[in-house]
Amino acid sequence: MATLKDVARLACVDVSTVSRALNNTSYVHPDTKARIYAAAKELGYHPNVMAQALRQGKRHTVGVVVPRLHLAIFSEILQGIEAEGRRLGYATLVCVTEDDPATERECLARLRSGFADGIIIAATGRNGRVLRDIEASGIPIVQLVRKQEPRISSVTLDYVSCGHDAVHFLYQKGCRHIGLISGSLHLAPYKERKDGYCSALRELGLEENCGECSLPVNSFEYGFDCTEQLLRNNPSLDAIIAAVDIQGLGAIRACTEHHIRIPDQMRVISLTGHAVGGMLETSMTSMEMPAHEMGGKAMRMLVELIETPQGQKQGLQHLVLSATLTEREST
Amino acid sequence: MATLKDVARLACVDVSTVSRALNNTSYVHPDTKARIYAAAKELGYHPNVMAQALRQGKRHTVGVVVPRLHLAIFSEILQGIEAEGRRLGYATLVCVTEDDPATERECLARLRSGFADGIIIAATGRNGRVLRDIEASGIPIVQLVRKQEPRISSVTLDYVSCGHDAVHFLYQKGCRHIGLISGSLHLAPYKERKDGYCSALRELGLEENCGECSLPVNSFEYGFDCTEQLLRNNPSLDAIIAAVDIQGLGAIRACTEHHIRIPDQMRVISLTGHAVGGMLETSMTSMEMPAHEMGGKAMRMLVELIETPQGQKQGLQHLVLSATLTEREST
DNA sequence: CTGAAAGCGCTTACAG
DNA sequence: CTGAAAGCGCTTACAG
Repeated sequence: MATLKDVARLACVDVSTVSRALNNTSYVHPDTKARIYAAAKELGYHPNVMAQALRQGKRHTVGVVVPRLHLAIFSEILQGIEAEGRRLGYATLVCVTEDDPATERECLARLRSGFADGIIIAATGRNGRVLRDIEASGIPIVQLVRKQEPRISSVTLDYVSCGHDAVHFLYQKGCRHIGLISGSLHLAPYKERKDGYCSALRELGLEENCGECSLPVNSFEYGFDCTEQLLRNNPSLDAIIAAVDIQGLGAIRACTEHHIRIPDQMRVISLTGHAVGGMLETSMTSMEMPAHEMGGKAMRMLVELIETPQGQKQGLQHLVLSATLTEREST
Repeated sequence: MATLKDVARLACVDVSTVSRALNNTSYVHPDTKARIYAAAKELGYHPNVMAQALRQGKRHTVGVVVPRLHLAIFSEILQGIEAEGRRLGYATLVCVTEDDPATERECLARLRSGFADGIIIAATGRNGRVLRDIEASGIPIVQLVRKQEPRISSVTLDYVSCGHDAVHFLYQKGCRHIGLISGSLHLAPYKERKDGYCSALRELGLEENCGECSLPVNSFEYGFDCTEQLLRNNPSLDAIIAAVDIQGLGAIRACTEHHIRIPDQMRVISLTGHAVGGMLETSMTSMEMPAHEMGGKAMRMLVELIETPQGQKQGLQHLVLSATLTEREST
């Protein structure tokens, strides 16, 4: 790779002049400039971002930490992050934790040591201390989807309303025995969805019926097993709310196997839609999440934090977006 | 952030000694070492990878360029890449091109200028020249899934066999009018699957029936529209081969809407399975792709290329894996 | 308008 | 066993 020095030699000027010409950072005589451009082109010069980064203290890179990508909303969110990052001149480093706190710690350790100017994270909630340390050391963080630390900025969805509105929607459809498939309640989104579900049940005088099991929460099997559990708990069950689409697929499949017709005998809705709902044999009603937008907003928020001079510290920002109820055949 | 200098000052030694102690790169007196470790710990020292990178000419980062992540096999592949990268001490930078050649060029330009030690790419096939330039400049490249350039190493699937074997499998099931939903034939995987399909048809004396339309190829709608087209072309159609799962979902849905029963009246198989096939109301038979493994292998191949000294140039390597037929209800 | 010099934070021959 | 020095490739005050 050609360096600044090579270009300078070929153009018969000092490296500093080359730098100024190429970055348009101060006036350079047109003739000199032309010579420099020609030399740079001839050598196929590309500045070494590593050196620029070291010098300027910015590497124009953000780290993204997510629990998983495959068959999860995070793949769409990541696309939103990356697209916005590219627009703003930032590269996107990705780490997948499988929701393992140790892996998460490992990822954060690497990111903090000069890999990234800032971090977007959907955290397990087990490394709050590390996160606060990193922020204190000057690397801004934005929480995405999961708001586990109240003192770190975040972009989330109004999960309480999702749970709440889903119950009322099903009630209007005539359902009176509404089950919930949720997930680990130490994760904010699951907790909040359940809160919304419970409060709506109280308003309507209905009884709670929650499914839980020990399988990985973001899975087909989790939805499947919980559905069977909900059915055992209450044979007159007439509606199932799944926390995420993939659980919803499991619920639909379980109903099919039990010869329960959807939506006649059972209505199914997912609280985290990511388009797959519309692609099924019996398409699935869901609260659609503006995933791409959320990713973009998180990236914008983070870049703002990165580029704001240290002096004028900003306050926390907690952005809460809303899901959109998209009615399909399953209700 | 504390620097080497800070640690050196606190431990009353030279920075070089600190570096040697922390990296275990040569013998340091135990007492000195202890003092240095204590100092590093007290200051919460983390080495600046940017500086290490500049000094050593390695940033331990690879760039991954993919057309999309959401609802595509690439999200699973990326997880495989990232996991293996983490194991080998490499960070993963991701770029999503949406199969737009200009975006792809932009991503490559950034990656080549010091962002990455190597590149894994599922390319559009439109920037072959740029790819060869990058390789020539010393940044190794591995093609993944799509082998568009014969002179650049690759990890792919045996797409020809996928197409070929699917036809024979369906023939055995009694199908005689087998349609294919494919994609842009300038992309190697689609082209090869079609070649396999056609050769099997010739062997069996069957007639070709291919669907194509102008929608984005990796989509539900593409599968849906092509299915309707195939049905118009040949009303006695009794099997559909979809290039990817998501097209298969479209095909199943189209059949449902036309009151065609699966598998009694129509058998459906996907040539790029990524687990979602098993989660449907009518589960879908598919050629399952070892996506996670392919990602890991590509990362390993790339790291080997990166870490092999310039002197002993290696030959090209084209790794071709096989898919596994997973039979489910749709056939 | 341009050059010479210092320095970002590290590593690594070279001495001693 | 440890220090002093050079240098990775850049940018940016400081002179002139």
